[in-house]
Amino acid sequence: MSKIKIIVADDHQLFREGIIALLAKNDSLDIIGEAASANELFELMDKSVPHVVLMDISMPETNGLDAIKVAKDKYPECKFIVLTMHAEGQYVVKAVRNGAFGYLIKNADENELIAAIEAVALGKKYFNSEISQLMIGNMALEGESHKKLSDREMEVLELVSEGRTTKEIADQLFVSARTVDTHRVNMMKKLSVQNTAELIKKAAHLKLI
Amino acid sequence: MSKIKIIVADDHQLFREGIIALLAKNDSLDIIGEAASANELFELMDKSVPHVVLMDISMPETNGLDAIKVAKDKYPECKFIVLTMHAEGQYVVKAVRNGAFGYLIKNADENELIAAIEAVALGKKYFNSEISQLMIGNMALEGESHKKLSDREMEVLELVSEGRTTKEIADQLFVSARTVDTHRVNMMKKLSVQNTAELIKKAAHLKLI
DNA sequence: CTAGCCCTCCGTATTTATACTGACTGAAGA
DNA sequence: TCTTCAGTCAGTATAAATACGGAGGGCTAG
Repeated sequence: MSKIKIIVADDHQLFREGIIALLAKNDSLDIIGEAASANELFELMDKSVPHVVLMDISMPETNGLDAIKVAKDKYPECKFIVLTMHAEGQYVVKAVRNGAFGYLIKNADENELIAAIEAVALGKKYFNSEISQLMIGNMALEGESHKKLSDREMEVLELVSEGRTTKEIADQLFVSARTVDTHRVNMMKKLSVQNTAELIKKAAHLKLI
Repeated sequence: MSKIKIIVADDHQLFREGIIALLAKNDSLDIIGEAASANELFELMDKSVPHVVLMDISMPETNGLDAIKVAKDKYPECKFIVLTMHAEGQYVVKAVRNGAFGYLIKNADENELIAAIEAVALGKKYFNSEISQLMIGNMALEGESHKKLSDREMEVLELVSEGRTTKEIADQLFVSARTVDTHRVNMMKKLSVQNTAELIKKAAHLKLI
């Protein structure tokens, strides 16, 4: 079998260089490029489509998970492995939904990384049991989870979190205070909380603000 | 000059292995060990004191910055370079205060890493201009920054953020509602915010809750 | 021992938030 | 077309938060 062509996408140069130095020791792997952002990755893929992309989640501009979704549409034959330090169920779930073939935490070891690359290159999925557990845990939560907030609600949420009163927000958004009230109440229902304080806390933890 | 002895402390095995593969190419550097936690680092240092330690901030148990402080006391001649993805002023400031000789973001390149190691091994400090700027920005903030919250205030804050009302909190803490009120108001003053919503937001961002 | 902080508590008045119920429009999608 | 949903608005009533401006006891570090 020919070499597995790989692109490493991560905004941390030292990590990219480290991974490349690590994989360079293996003759069956061929690193054809590296990217510090989703856009750089897209440019590289336009020139030459790799077999496998190692993708970080946290990157400037477009994040890794969204980038997978976009790239999957264009190059369905290319496989993505998420390689991140985020061991959180929500990310795993989103990665799978967006079409990732593998998910590795950065504290995996070299052997596991290579095993994952080889498995994924053959069209198999690679999720070790730790990751699978995270996903299961998160799926269970989803049942009782919140709905998404609308754009307008996010706007109101933002202002509420900045300490504005209902009236101030109403004036600023050119709507009645009742409307702002309704938005706030609807958000509380969606996130299953009792009052504004808890709403802000939950929103902060969900990184909405 | 003899080889510079280095220990890499980072809880992400892949990152450690990557860095080691990268530095192994350089003959003047000698990686004498790797650690996945502060305790592992301490054990290694007890056996053989390196010239330079590359240290991540986020590690299980003791974090990297605290670990530097502890290790500095025991081995004053050993130099620490913080190597992290956190480009935040508060971390830089704390690193400096705890005695770090260098601070690098993980998106530095190989040359900068080696330059930093060599500089630090000679007893020089290595903080590039980007990092220095972060530190300056943070120091400026400190002047106008918040005071710390008392234990009791933290307790109240916790309950407020869980959606409890003043009266509920008062009952739970066996004090009057006025007292709870006062605590809340005092916290708002300390954090310079206008109301509870903003208080919760700020507290969440400061990772108090 | 004094200054400063923490924790506690009080009154009054005003402003806000919350609960409950309900309804209209327009846009997007099944 | 019919449904769904976001966004808008309403009334009434109660609960809660916020703005004022004090005050005393306890503990600690300079």
